[in-house]
Amino acid sequence: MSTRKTRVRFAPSPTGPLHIGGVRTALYNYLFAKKHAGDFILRIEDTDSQRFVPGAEEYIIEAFNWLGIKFDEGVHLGGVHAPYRQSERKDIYKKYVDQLLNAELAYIAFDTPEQLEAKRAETANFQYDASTRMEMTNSLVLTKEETQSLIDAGKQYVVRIKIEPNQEIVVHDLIRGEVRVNSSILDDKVLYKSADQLPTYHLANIVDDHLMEITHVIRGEEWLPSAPLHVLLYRCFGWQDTMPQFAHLPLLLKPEGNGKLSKRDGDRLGFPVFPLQWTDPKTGDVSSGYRENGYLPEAVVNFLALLGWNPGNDQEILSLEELITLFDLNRCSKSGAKFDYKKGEWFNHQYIQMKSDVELTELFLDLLAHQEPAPVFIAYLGTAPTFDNLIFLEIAQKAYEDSDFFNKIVKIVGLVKARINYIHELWEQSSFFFIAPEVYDEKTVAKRWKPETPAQLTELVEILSSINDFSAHNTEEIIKAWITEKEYHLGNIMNAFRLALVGESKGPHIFDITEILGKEETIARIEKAVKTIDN
RNA sequence: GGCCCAUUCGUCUAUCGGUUAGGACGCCAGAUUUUCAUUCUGGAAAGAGGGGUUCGAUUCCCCUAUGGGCUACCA
Repeated sequence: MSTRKTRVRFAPSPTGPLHIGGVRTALYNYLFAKKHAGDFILRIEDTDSQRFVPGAEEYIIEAFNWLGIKFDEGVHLGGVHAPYRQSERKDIYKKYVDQLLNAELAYIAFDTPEQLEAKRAETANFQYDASTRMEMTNSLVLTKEETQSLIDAGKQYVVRIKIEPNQEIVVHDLIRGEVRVNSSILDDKVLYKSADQLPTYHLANIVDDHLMEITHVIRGEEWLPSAPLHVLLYRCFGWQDTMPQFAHLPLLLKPEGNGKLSKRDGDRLGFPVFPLQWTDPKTGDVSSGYRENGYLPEAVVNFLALLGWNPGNDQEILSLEELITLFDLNRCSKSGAKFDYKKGEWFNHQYIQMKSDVELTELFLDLLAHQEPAPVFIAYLGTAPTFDNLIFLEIAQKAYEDSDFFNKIVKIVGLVKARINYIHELWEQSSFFFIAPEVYDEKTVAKRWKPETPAQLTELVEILSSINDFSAHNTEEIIKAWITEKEYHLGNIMNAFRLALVGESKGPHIFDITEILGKEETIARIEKAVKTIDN
């Protein structure tokens, strides 16, 4: 057993976009697998035909692609244990269901959902188990012939596990230690439904994990209550020797209030709960994603890794490679973690600062090109676009290929990146480079626009006109010398100057701005401000 | 209701019987700065409660409280 190659799996069901909690579970599986030089498998658990959502599987694959989490086998990659989609493994499950039936470890039950519902309504705490199954309609109370004739007549049935009461079941959990339960509290769970000829999660899960030689099952805490059932199932099949080890991860909780982080929370609280943006195929509702919201995948991974695990020291910025070498299930916490998106923001800021200006520029243009109203076109064309999206993309391509334009953006990105948390904020911080201010921040005007300001700025224009080398360094030297000579108030001049160029009291070093703007534009903006601002 | 899991600053967490209970986010203050940020420095801020065990408990055990999860022919 100890010689087996480590193999773990992430097994989402395609019922919608991948939740950020699911991403964390997958990440931990991935880190664990790579740490132990093992395999990481993507299996799709689509045994609930009712809840299947088209596009969900593709979404999941794209999300991991973006995050840089790679699988070794799976629906999209194939592998020796294919197929990896449970709906395509019907025959396999049927065989094992029959095995259980023949061994009398399971039985056929004909009770309809309606009948069960009625039973639950009339009996408090009703449970289909050893104490009640003889009162129900199943192959345990019916004769073999009666059972067969019902099946032959086309009556729908389910196969239930026959749980032996009063047995102690011990689940060895790598994070929580030993969890003991008495089998009497378990119910005879449905393993298989004749209606769609598919197994339920429990059966499919055990069969697949066994067949796919999974060594460790790392999943969310919501599965802890059914872990004893799973242990029992391994026993029923006689697979206890190769039963995977379990590790139940604490849940991700809402940032405020109580409860599990849910799909609803994200956009309500102002942060995404999905890696990628998702449009519901039925309702058309759009849920935001980390990627579209300007997050870097490395930041998301790092942030998520630390929600429920820590390396044992004070290091917080960890690359995927570092996470792999440091990861250890023993260092996972046992209690749920509230989702603190403010910290996620900080991580993103850190990772943005680590990116090169060129890399950021590429991400920036990419993001802007896909945004409405596509600020990149305003930036490139100097005017708001009136075309449709198709033409937008063409122009985006041109913008990329125009090296002068591209290099200008690189320079600007370098100047403003320190003050952003998200990629899209690059535009908010730099739009004034492309669009001259139309209005001037009132507070700054009140504070910095003195009676003598217009005259001083007019004088400034004269000096600027005479400068040939408009580089930041040279311009700064000349302007500062002028201010010193005239004994003007440095703060007032500079802030009024900034107001004229930016429109408000923000932005990079002022002479870096003038260098990029160029002489002509700089002067034009000062003249415009002098004309417009009247205090 | 039943069963299971958990409980250290507001949040994420360190501590594996003896610490001034450490770090990070956020917050506050200060420094740097011609602005906004960044950056740097400092500060406030925690062992749910009650019993044990022990020379000594945040740490081990029990009870209570609180929080969370599960309780489907969903995963």
